[in-house]
Amino acid sequence: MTFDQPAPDLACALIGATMTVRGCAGLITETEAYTPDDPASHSYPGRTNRNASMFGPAGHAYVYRIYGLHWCLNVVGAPGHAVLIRALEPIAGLADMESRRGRQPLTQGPGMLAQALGVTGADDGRPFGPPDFHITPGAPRGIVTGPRIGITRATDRPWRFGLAGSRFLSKPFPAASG
DNA sequence: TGATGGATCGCCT
DNA sequence: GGCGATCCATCAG
Repeated sequence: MTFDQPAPDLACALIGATMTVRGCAGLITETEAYTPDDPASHSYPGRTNRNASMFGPAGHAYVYRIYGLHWCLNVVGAPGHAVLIRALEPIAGLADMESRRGRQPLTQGPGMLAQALGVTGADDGRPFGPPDFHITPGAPRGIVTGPRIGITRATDRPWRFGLAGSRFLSKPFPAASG
């Protein structure tokens, strides 16, 4: 998998890939793209201490805290580009995920999946690579697109990507296209 | 030095 | 369908 590419391209490529984190694995079903010239992106104001990982090597993790209580996991692409992992279809380590989450659903939302996988700020900047923290490409899949969720800027950019027909999405897509 | 917003989730009605 | 929880990097002065 080539990580060093613009976020929208990487976000598309990650749909259908398998993510493994310390024994827990899932099929990536939903992503969002964030670029340096995107007002909704953390990299938009330039490099800071908080978003340093977004400007680091491709194929590393960018993990940040949102609303003071949830963690969100991103995959870094080209410098200043990142892809938010929003949902997974659980494949392995279900018992671990359930014990960490304590409720259903397990991985249908960025905060949920970070909790289920045990991802925290301690994983910020960690490189993806086998065996404990890695991503393996999947077969090409049908992809749907739509506007991103929960942002207040640049809401017109159709940079939310989903696995067509998947039941494991944080929210339905407005229309099946793309 | 102090105020504020945010790529969310879970509980309430 | 609506709102409270909870923290720190950023921005203004």
